[in-house]
Amino acid sequence: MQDLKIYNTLSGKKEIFKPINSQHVKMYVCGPTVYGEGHLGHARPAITFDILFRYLKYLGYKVRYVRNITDVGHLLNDADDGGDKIGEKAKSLQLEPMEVAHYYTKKYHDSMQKLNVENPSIEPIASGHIIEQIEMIKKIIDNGFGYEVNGSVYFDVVKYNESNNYGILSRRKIEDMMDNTRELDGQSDKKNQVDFALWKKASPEHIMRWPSPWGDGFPGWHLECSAMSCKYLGEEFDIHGGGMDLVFPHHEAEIAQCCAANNNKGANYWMHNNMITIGGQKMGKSLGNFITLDQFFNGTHSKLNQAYHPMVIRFFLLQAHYRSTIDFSNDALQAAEKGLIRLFNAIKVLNELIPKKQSTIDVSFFVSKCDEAMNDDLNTPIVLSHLFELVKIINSAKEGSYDLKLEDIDNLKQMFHKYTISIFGLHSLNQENNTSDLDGLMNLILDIRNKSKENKDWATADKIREELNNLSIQIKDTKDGSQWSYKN
RNA sequence: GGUCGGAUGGCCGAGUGGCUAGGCAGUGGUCUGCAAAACCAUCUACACCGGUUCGAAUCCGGUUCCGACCUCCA
Repeated sequence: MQDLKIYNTLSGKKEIFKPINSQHVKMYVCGPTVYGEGHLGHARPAITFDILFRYLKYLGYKVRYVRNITDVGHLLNDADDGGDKIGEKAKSLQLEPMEVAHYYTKKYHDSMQKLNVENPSIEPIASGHIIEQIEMIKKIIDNGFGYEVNGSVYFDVVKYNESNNYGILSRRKIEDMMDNTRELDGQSDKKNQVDFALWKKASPEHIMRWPSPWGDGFPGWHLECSAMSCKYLGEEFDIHGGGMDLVFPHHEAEIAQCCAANNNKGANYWMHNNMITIGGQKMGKSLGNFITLDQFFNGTHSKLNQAYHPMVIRFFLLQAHYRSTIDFSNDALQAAEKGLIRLFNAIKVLNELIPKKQSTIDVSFFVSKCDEAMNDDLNTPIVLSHLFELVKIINSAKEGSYDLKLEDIDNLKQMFHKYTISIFGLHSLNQENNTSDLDGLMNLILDIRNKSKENKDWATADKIREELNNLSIQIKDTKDGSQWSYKN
């Protein structure tokens, strides 16, 4: 077995993955802020790290995967009058903030289930860990890296940087940041503009608030992940993941908080998925290309020509490497849909293949190529390209231009199952369960149609085929007789 | 403005010095009552300008364009 290599943002290089404990992997991924509909930006990290979660388990590790839900309303901007997203939404809908959070958490879970994203081992909620966050702030203050001003607590980045490296992850220099940060209305309590809030005093109209040693307020933007990863994974753990947009300031701040509180940087490997674009543009509400996951699944958005099955979204994401940007368009998704159908058709063909005495192709070559690609920083598009080469071989074997012996067919079955089902978490667009009743029915229909064909009653034969087609059942007339399958 | 990343054929997307990634679409063929599927063949590439090299999509320099972050963000 080759080593798994993953790209570590901390070092800027691919590194051989070695967990702290040789049997167990501890992994934390930043989850959604639940104040709005789930969108593609939520799907990508969820799927990227779902693949990693599944693969690590496949490799035999016990994995504790923690992915948080952020339901604490953080400020919209740095000014003191700011509302927060969840609070604002709650006000506008006249709901309790917790109702808003709960509603969108449920929707997020529904979408994740449709995308066949496995549940993490623990899904901690930020508002349920206020105590842990307060305790962490106390430690940071005790260690001299936090200061209180007017009921708020800030992280002293400049002081921290004297003994640590603020910028270790994002490769920023504190001097540049000091130069670049513009003055914000002069009202700030911060010693330096680069400082960030650990605890924020709640203004009277701020709904989400908790008591603390510094008065009523709410925790800072970056603290929850540090507090919760520390609680469930310990002061040092293996992998921390999230979107690239989180590298700075969120993850940089997390490292600083962990070092300041525990004198330990937290995660050893930092992994970041790249962003998505829609039609070449950044997805954004102002650009009119903000498409929710539900809209993709239902096809209810003016930019979409059709509905896209969650598996198509998942498959499409896997056709690009997680560290590349990926562009969504109708053309690209339709291509992915066809590719996915082709892949699963080949698996069906494989299951029906008649073994030959000898193989005329070296199957093990492809097996090792796939493993190699997967171990090379989860290069899923390369794995898929090898699988598609095998799709051609499998189809050819059916036509007789290649031979496959029993052992190789079994190897292929195992390999396709391993990658498509176990690791990639894909399934066929129409789950063909419980088809035994239908089989009898379909055999009857095909029998009638074949009679028509024998009588050269093409009109009836075509009508049956067409009507079934409308029901998403496809007839294929082959040399060996007529076959049926779900169209998708 | 600062920091970082990217630009590959009709579309998506791998690849990082010489050897066709792959998917979808197109074209021709095989098969078929017709169709679909499948198979075979085939077409369209490496943003631009220089440089290094026997050889550059790949390395170096410059240019243009795009994006991310710097402010909540996946």
